[in-house]
Amino acid sequence: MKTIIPSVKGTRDFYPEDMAVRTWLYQILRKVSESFGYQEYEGPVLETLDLYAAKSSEELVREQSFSFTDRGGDWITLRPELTPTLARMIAQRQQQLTYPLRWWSFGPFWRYEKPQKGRLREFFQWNIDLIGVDTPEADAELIAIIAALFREVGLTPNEAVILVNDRRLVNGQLERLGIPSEQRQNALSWIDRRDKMRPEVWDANGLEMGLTAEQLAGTKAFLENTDLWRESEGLARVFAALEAMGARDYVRYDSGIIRGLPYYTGIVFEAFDVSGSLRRAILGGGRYNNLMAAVGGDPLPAVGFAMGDVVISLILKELGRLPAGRDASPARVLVTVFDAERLPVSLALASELRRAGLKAACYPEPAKLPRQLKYADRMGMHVAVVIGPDEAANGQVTIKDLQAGKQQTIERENAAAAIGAVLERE
RNA sequence: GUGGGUGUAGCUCAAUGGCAGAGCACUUGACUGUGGAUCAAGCUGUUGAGGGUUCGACCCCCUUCACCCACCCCA
Repeated sequence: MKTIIPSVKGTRDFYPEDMAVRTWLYQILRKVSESFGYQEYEGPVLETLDLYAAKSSEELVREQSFSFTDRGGDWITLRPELTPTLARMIAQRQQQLTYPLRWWSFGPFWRYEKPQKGRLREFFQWNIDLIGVDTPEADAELIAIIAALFREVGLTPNEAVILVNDRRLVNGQLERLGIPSEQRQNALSWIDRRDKMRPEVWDANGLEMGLTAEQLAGTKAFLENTDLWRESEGLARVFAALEAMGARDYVRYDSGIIRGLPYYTGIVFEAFDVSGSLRRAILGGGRYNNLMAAVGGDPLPAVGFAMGDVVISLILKELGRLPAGRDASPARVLVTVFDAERLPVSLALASELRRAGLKAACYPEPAKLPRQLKYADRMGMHVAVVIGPDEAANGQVTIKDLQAGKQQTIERENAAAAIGAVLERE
């Protein structure tokens, strides 16, 4: 067996059928983003480690970044997320931009994780952000975009759900229980982990953290109060706006949604698939009003989210919602080559068809006709053209409809029109 | 970083410690100017790698590598 040098762990080779999925997803993301008026942008994939040091979660930078020193001795990182780059780009032109900013992007990111289902080391991510407004209606717009995406890929409210919470609401409750502010960040991540732990272990951790039994009971009480969102004017307005935008059916209040990144300041949300064979967030985001100032700009409110390509693709694949025929040739027409003598005739005809606007491939060498037809069939082409001695002698070509299995011999100058008519019928 | 699972033909997978197999795919032919369907024949192996136990190892033991799954974290 030949030894093939393996790919880098956690990366994917995009064969044509895989690339077709990525491109399909990209086109849907573009359609959804643009339908809400968002502009596409992109940043470098290489950034200084400094950009992430203060703003991202410590673990993300220390444990999960691909970092190296360049030849000049500077620390460089393959970007693990886009938001710090976005913040810098805006800070650099803060006075020149027209607000509110609506920006989106889709590109590759790297995190040094142990690969597993839904999590790779190289992945593509959709980022979309609304910057310069601090209103619940702006928060709702991002959630409505998620709902629009789900509709576009065919995920119903029974299949996908968007869980929403607000850190201000949680912090207010913790404060009400007398939990000091220096303990609240730990408390947030403790609450974030609740659904992953056994109840008694979670209780014990809370007490270890320094909570009193009353504070623990109080925390459990407000977490289990499904109507708590009514005490938050922001969440109430978010839900009202979603109702108005026709996106409310995808959205639920969930007191346990906190999110790991420390820069979130208000609303936070995550989307999951309900069928639940994969218990991983499809996407996550929230409001981060302090980040712009943290990278050296003036304070500027922002809300946004990121969605990786891996989980959504897995879910759509399991549901059979990915596009069909992804390994097909883009060409609809194959011009066959009868023999070496007639190869130039076939090359010329294929060129004519292309100039007439058809996607046409010419078989690249003389071969047995069955082989060439089989190739056209396997590649998902719809029409095969044959020019043999008989046709050539009469200035004709034979065009075969591979779907119907019928063929006709016609004047050569009518070939493009006749092929167009065959393709039109399908 | 921790724990579990799996590595056998191009692919998906079989094989009580006793001759390494099947399906699919591929090649050829039935069909010398016509694909898909059918039939026939044929091709395909360092059983991940290295060592050990044994008369004999795909199978048992040790080491190692790769991949998958879970934890951690997160898109």
